[in-house]
Amino acid sequence: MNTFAEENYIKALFNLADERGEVSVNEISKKLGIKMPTVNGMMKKLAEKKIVHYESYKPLKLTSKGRKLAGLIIRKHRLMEMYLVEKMGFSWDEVHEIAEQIEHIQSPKFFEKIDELLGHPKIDPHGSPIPDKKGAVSWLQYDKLCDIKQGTTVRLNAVIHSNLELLKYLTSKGLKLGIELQVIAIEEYDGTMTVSYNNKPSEYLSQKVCESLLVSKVTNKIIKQKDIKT
Amino acid sequence: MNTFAEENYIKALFNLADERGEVSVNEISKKLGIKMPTVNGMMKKLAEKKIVHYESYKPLKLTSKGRKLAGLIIRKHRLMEMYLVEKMGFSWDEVHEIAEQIEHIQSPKFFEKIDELLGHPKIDPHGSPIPDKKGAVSWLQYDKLCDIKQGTTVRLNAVIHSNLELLKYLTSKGLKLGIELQVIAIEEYDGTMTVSYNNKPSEYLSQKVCESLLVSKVTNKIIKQKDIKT
DNA sequence: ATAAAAAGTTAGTTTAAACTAACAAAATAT
DNA sequence: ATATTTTGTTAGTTTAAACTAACTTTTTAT
Repeated sequence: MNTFAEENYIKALFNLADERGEVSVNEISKKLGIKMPTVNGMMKKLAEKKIVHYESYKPLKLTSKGRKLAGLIIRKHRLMEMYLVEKMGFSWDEVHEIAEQIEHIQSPKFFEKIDELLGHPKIDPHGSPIPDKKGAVSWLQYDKLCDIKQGTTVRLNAVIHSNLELLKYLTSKGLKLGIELQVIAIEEYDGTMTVSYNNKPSEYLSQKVCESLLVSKVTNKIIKQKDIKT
Repeated sequence: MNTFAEENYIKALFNLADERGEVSVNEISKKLGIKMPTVNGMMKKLAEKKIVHYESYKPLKLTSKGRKLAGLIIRKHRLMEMYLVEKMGFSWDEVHEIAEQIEHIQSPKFFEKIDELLGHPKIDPHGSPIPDKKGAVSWLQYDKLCDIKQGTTVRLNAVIHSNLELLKYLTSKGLKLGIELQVIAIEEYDGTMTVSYNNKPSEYLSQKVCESLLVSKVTNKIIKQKDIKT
């Protein structure tokens, strides 16, 4: 079994991984608020346990064992977030802190029950995929709102990180998952987008916000008469 | 804030307290499976924090601050047990281990929500009182079944400790809280009781079991015709 | 191409919480 | 009343996980 500390490093390794799955000591240090030499020591320990590939001065990478462990921790986190929202009535900006603690609970029974009560959900309240029972994550290929062309209509599917302030801001703007947005204009200078949703004429979203929103293009399925079964 | 380790000592101090509220170093050592010198050191630390009264070679005793802290931890434990049974469908013999971990979660919001969803319960699934929001416990004065006289009818109100094996045994015997038992006979030699419940003619309960069951005498309220409001 | 900055590493220290060995006090039994 | 056993304490060790200071390697900028 791994300690809470170890689990937190494993999760950070997973969450900070780039396309190649690589992370630097420095990034982990900043993310966890732990000094670099401490991180370095822990990486050597996790390398001993065959959880990370470690070579001096090279980027860090989880082994397949490490990725699985990370997936299982994140599964517990996201299932719990979903449970807190769906069954207990918490809002999406309140659940991260609680799930951050409950993800370390050792009780397969408990999380299986949650999964069952929720009907085996595939995504959490922020639109992130819930890893399966083996720790495997099925990545969803969404686009960032900031990469969408003017004139397009998209559906908001997920937020890229569940930062408390971002979630509060989105809520205050009436933005939640599932909503449809039309990109009316994009300011070239700073990337601010003018969008329309909820029948509101126009709202402004800064580039910072647009980079955090994951969307998919809405195919305007025009239902033809002949396709409607009677 | 106190660490997990500290919280476990505080809880043990509370649970092992005799009528005077006193506990020995040895008892804590046995209960927690931690060697006496370690316990001794922790007691000095908790004394520094004004959580226990400590004097060399004297019994240990929680301060009022300590009792309050213990009450608040036990509140979290018992609320969680109740939630697991009432809202998640766990049985009374599965919840202790899970609650043992969740009692350390730091999130007033989370436990307030549980309390609310349960409708502010006063007892947990084993009949133990749930301390109030200030950590105060209202003790219920029940009798041990082993102290009941032959011929008496009692109601099973609580089990004295939520030991896994005991709970499984009781379940297998069809015994649960609220049930009424008639004490048919008491074997003088070993204290075995012959009891009747659930319309079963007679069941035997060992002294060991009878010492763990908390009951109250059933006042046979014979409802007279004149008392029934129409 | 070299100097400066950033990132990574090593060595040694600190704190919490466990341990063992050895000793002291209190309780129990003869 | 004294010897033995049990309980409590002290001193010193270990491990996990943090830290600082100092040094090395790699990256970036001039």
